[in-house]
Amino acid sequence: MPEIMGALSDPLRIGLIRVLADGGERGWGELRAPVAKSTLSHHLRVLRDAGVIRTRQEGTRCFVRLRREDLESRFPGLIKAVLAAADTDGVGNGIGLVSGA
Amino acid sequence: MPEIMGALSDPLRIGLIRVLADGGERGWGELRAPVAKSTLSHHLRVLRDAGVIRTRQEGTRCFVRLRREDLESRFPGLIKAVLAAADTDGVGNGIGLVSGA
DNA sequence: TTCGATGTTCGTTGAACATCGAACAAGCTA
DNA sequence: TAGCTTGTTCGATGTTCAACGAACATCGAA
Repeated sequence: MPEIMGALSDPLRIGLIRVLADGGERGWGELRAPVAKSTLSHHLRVLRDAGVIRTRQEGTRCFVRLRREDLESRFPGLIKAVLAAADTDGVGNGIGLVSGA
Repeated sequence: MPEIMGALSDPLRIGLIRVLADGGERGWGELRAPVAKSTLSHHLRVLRDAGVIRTRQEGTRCFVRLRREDLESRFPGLIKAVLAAADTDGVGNGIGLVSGA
């Protein structure tokens, strides 16, 4: 459980979670963050290892999804509170999708 | 805000927060953690800098209190979720008070 | 099979952090 | 004043972590 908190203690990862907050599946290449791809891969691994996201392979592509229900059952209310706080503070605003917003 | 999450990502600090969860004021010397006093002092400073606790000096003694209302207004629902999850997982069970659990 | 695209892994680097013991500062107490 | 208690600060040590570029693995397309 400190692992989860650690995963949520980085602005970039918070930004990724915000992008995935709607529960939809996103393509790896769709994600936009101001870091090298190896760094992005690292952060996605941290989130995956902490059980925050799930990745799915399809050919050479990779799709990412927030494990919202699993998180809700293991840490009730946590994700909601974190997302709300992140919205308020604008944490991870630099992270988004290719098409913008 | 990532600062808060970082502060909550250490089992010892989670344990301290659990001890202070009732909102009551506790003496420094009342706190029991399996670390050197310099280490404990360090963790309390991290919590203080993150705005999680407030410390009050009285002569040579120091009293600690959880800033629950402030946290609630800035990060609604967060502390509650964290405390619940910590209780469930038994995070920070090694931290307590002199007189015991 | 050769090429290009997509992510992952590797090796490194610099910063942050947890931990300890020792030294220190401040305030009671004898 | 001298000494004890309480907590902070300092310096050192080892670990973790974010970040990068380069190399690698894998798959689809030409």
